[in-house]
Amino acid sequence: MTNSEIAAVFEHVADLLEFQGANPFRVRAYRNAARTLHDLTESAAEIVGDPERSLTEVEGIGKDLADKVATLVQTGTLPMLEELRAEIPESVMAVLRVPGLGPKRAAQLFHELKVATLDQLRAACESHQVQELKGFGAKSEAAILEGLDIASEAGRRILWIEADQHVQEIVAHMEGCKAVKKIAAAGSYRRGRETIGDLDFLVVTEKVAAVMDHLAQFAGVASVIARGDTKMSLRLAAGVQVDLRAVPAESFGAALQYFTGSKEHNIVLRGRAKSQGLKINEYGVFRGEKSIAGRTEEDVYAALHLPCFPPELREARREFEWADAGQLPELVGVGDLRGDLHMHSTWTDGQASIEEMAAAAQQRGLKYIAITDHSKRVTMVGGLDAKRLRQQWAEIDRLNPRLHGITVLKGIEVDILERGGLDLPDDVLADADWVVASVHYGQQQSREQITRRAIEALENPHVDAMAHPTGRLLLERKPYAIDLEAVMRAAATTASCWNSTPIRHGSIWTTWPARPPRVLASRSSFRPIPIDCRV
DNA sequence: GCCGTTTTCGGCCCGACTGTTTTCAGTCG
Repeated sequence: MTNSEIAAVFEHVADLLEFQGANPFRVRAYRNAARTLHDLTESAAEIVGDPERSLTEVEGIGKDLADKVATLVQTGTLPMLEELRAEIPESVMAVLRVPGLGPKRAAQLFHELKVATLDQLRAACESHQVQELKGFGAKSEAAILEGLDIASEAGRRILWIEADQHVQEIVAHMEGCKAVKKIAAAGSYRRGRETIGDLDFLVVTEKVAAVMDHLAQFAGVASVIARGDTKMSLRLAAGVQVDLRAVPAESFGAALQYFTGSKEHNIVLRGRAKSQGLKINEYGVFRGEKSIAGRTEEDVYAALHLPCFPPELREARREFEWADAGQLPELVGVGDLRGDLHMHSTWTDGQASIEEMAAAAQQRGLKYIAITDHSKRVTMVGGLDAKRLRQQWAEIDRLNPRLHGITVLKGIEVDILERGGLDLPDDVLADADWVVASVHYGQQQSREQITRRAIEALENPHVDAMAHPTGRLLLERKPYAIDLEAVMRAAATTASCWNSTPIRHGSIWTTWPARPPRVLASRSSFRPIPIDCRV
């Protein structure tokens, strides 16, 4: 059983326990363990099988959870989970996803009205049974009905690049409001997560009402969810929730820290503050009643004797451990890129010759590029067969001696065929410097079928990377965790495919986004930032 | 359920907002 599978079981247990109204700290223990196991670089099953070792050496896993992991590894099931499942129907979990319904109220609906599905919930609201319950009222009932309509949209995560478009538009709109002294986007967007759940904005203003009025007038707004003295939540027509928080200038740094998160990072931070006799909230760091920091993030972290973590590291994984050791990793930025490993030329659907590509890449500071035109299966752009590919490589061999300071690698974006297998024979691929495999056809197949094709392709020793159907790369199965150069290569590949929308830079056709993410990887993690699969 | 200890229990982050209350619980981030 893999770490991810064990983590999924613990997450499920946590959901069910929460619904049962279990001790919230017990629920958190399961969620923490799930996250820890998911991120663990070693196999939990192997640790269980090693008589010299114990899973309790992993932070957040005590005797009880270690035993449960052992049970899962040995039997494939967990009696506790089965018992919980027997008590609570699976469909109840969907009720928890309705905005405004948490475990307590969902459990109340289940026990008092036998609401176990979204359809039953709707019926109970429409027959006005819900407003009769203690703690509920007419407004709650109406809110649930509204929540049911957006239950499928709410909770959906969007890609960073989509979030970025909303952020740019909203910031531009808000900058048109005179009352806004300062505005910043926080949350998982600022942390550079691959996917974003909602958008968080902070503003410094002396006229909160005017700022909220202005935001409500943003063209993309569908509805206002809540509006108080300092906080406003609304939903865009695109389905994304936007939270706005107004803070005084002297609290801006504390608020930025707080709303950048992650939640888990903040929990650790608050615990540390507490152990130092301090209190930290979105208004500042306090010793007793006295504020000792808050205007900038640097001040806030410094007050806790911590470095100002780059937002990308604030996930409560290992950043505190690194900071304590004085070894906070340097992050790999776009300026660190030394190569681009996914490029097309006029040999297929590119818009510039190989020589032009090399010159432009060099101008941008790159040391190497790989030309990876399509293979023959992509007939509509004149994909290359073995003969033409070798002709292209001969051209590259003639070009390289004339270049100074940049190397052109001989590559190919080889197609993964509908029936499985690759579009070019192994002996051809063996002569390439860099092979990217891609699925272009047969995308109507089931996810399992496509995954099987992809995995089979990755098992081909000549394949170096894989482009996802959406243009993104799957890198996990490759041994990139070896050296910095490999990370650079992986990061370069990731960046060049960050956005599937081709953008022209001068005469050069590349897949670079207009605004590449600021950070691509952590130098010390020796891995590209994880691909987030929750979309 | 984990963890650390002035070490086997007691604490585990903190505040805003809403709706239903009449002082607060639930939800959310």
